[in-house]
Amino acid sequence: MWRALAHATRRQVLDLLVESPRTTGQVVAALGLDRHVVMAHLAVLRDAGLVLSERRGRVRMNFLNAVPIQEIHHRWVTPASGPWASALIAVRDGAEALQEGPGTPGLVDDRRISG
Amino acid sequence: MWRALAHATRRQVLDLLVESPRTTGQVVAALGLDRHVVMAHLAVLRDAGLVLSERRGRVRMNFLNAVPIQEIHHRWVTPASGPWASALIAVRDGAEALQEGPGTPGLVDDRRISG
DNA sequence: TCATTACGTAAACTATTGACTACATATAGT
DNA sequence: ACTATATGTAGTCAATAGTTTACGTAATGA
Repeated sequence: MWRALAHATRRQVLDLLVESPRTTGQVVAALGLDRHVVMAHLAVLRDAGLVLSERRGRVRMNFLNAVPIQEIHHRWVTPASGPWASALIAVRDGAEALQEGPGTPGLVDDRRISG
Repeated sequence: MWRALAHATRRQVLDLLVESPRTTGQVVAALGLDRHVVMAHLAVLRDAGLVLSERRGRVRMNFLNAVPIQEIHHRWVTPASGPWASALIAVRDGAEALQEGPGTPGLVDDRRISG
């Protein structure tokens, strides 16, 4: 799934499909890319479980499957407590440097980075 | 950044760093992988802005930077409204099939998939 | 300053991806 | 049955990514 999300074109496809299901041809038209390229990306998305598709007559309708996205939730959001939760909350509160903690350098102090 | 998250080892590194900052050597020891492999992954994470690091004497301390992760949040988690929000809420409510909507097939009806 | 420890750089090699080309199949409508 | 439309499959190729190997640099402490 992460691999599937690693390509900008595939994220674009997801953005199209989250709006409404589309046939492969419609996705091709919307992106203005070669049909085979789009088909390959759709295949990756299907393998990742992010897209469900179904042949209907001579077209194939592609649906978004948001379920796998929940994994992102459960990794970073749901754990109401846990390291990720605090790290993300720290960011939200503009306290990115929190993690360095006491005894950890601020930014410039003495001489930190050798060179 | 997406590319950086696409590799399981790099996600493992992030899981280590979210817990606490570590030196490169500590990450290597924790993962039990070749030092160069870990260094390469750390370089990718640094380029993606997910890890900040700083040389201290003869070690290099690596810190998690959760800021970029917020991008994912703002795209899929936070969006109080918008297509992604409804898709994800549909999932939460166990209504994954919602999207197919009326006029769209259930699962088996007449004959959908030719073969 | 010398040995040890810890990180850095570069080259070589392999595997995986992504894009392109050519050919093939299946359905809708006439 | 025939044609146009829409999708499917296979093969090639360049680019990228990941790993391994070899050599190099810098700091700690005796």
